[in-house]
Amino acid sequence: MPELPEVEIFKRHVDATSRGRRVSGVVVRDRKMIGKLSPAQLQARLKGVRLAASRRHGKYLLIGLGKAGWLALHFGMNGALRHFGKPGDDPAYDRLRLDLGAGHHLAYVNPRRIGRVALVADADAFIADEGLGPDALDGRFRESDFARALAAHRRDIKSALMDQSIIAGIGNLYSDEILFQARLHPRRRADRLEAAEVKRLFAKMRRVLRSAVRCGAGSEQMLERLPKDFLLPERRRGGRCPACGGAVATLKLGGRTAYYCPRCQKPER
DNA sequence: TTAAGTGTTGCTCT
DNA sequence: AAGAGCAACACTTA
Repeated sequence: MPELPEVEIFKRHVDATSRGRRVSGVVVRDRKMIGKLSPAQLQARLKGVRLAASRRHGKYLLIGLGKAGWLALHFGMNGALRHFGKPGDDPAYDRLRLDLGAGHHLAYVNPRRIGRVALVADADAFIADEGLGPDALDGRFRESDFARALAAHRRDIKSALMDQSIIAGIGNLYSDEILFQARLHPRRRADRLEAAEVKRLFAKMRRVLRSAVRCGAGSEQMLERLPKDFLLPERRRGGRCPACGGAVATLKLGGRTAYYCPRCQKPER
């Protein structure tokens, strides 16, 4: 689930429920998620610290802790962040819990335990160290940057869109939607797109990601709320293209399944 | 029961 | 050297 739109929703959730609060307790329920840090170390460094800021870069959420640095969260395949009131309302698969004072708890949930929580000194340095490209929704990321980045890769466009070092934030689901909206076949080569196609792709990338955030990415209701021309609700076996009514097809790319409409998204001649 | 799945990393091969 | 392909990670659900 967590691609850029879902992580953006987590960020807003933190802002609405937890930002400004101080950490009164830290419960590590799964050491695996905190890497080299020991639970005692994490506890010592977080206790008493204020959740002062939040940032998102691609699929990472960064929570600013003032002088204590930043908490960097990655959600893997199906992680999430949930605020709750009573300690007893602890969600299932809660791997790390921050107690934030009377009636406020923030849980990092991750059923499959793919993902991680790290404590880092500087957010920008972390982003650079991870080798992340520009965030897909960052206003400073221009179409000309996008065009230059794609031209540098002799690779299929779907893999390029999902490569976090080229653009940060897009995964399997949203890359399918973006390519569908841009009417581009997932196997088109990134460096062979025409200028008009790159322009279209850039605009659709923004529209798709913004729409997903607006419709409450990750929620049950998102599929019903999405614009009617979106492929996402039909992204399944037996799905029908919202544009032409034809059968949705799949192909394998780098071990992932791409869903697309073979009629609306033609391969390169 | 088997397989597939929203992500990333690391390895091999070309 | 870039890029493709695959396994591994861990666990749930169809």
